[in-house]
Amino acid sequence: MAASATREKIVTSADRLFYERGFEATSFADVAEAVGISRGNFYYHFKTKDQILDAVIERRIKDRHDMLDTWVDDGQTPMQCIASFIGILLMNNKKIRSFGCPVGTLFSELAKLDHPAEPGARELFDLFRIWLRRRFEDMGRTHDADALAMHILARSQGAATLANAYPDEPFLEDEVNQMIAWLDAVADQNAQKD
Amino acid sequence: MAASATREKIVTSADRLFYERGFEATSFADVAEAVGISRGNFYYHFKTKDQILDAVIERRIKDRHDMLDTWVDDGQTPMQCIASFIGILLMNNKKIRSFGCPVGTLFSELAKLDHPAEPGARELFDLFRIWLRRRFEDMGRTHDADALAMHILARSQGAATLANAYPDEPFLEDEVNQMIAWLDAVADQNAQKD
DNA sequence: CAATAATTGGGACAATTGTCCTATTCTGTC
DNA sequence: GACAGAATAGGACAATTGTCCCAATTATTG
Repeated sequence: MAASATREKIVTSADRLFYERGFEATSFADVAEAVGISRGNFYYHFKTKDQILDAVIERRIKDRHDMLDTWVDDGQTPMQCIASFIGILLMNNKKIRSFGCPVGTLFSELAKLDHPAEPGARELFDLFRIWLRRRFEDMGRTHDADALAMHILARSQGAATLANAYPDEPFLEDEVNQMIAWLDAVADQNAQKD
Repeated sequence: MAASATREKIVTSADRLFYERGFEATSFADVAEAVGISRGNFYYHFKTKDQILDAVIERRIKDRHDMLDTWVDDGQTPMQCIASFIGILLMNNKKIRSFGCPVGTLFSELAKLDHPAEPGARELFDLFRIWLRRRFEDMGRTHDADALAMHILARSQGAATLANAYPDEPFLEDEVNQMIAWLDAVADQNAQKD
């Protein structure tokens, strides 16, 4: 098989395992078994475990970047874009209830491990932060766009964490509704000023 | 030294290490070294690593329980109590910026590991949830006390996670102010109804 | 078809892990 | 001061870890 195809399969499996079990708790052998290749072959594609982590983070950044771009390219209004971001929580609610937020939980783990890839994980946060900031700016909130972006980012993180702790309760849906209501209120503030 | 004293020192060191490095990443040897005892002696007090984790969780529950009780016993109003809870974020802001929330990060890790102590970690959330619910009930919000408790819990978790991701920014303080403002608004809703 | 490069499988390597045992030292009581 | 039990130190144990090598196989090219 072409090396690039095998590499892609490794990254895909590692991405899933790092999310479901955590980076530290996932071994070289675990990923190799999930892909269906030998550990020796594995070494041919990735020399160290940290290299896999880097590739997984890169993949996640690309995936999220593409997703965010889609909404903008689809011609959604800035407010619809932000609502779509909030909607991620519902779209992935099953996984989030089981394993939390892929961005937040990875960052937390790497922060504790003092891992060199921590800045890479923070880039994932930055990606959403900057994109959200831009949407709020387009809504006319040039003065507090970043604060609003951080606020909605924090709310999402908190909702994901508690949804993970209480997966059987309809908490996530409630919190999403509150966030949408908050977004409406922000938009109303704008309307009054105009 | 008395066995109970050594045991306490072990739990204290393990508590700190599990918080700063994570449970999985902290080894038997790490804790023993931090306490200043041999691994053999360690085994005399705790037969398995999971037993240490159980003791750490028990300790955390007791500590938080005592802290919450203090505020109520001090004669604070329900609203002051909730404000004190929010104030934890500022009180521990240095640690939170470095390692996140001790409750949330531990739960996330154990959830990923599918660890038997996961319910114990959830108890920590329950402790805060039930205590907060009670305060909101005392404020007269009998109909939505639990939803309000979950909301403030989620906001705290999100604030801690992002403070961990952006430790050098004054985000945590901003978010705390917003949470206090939210609490004031909830109280105002009550006043209007009365 | 031959030869060269790309890809793979199987296993070796030292280090670390959680667990466990035993010999030794300390502590308190008669 | 002798003795019993509590407490400790040091190391053994198999299993697993990340890392690495090398021979065998596959794919590509002339």
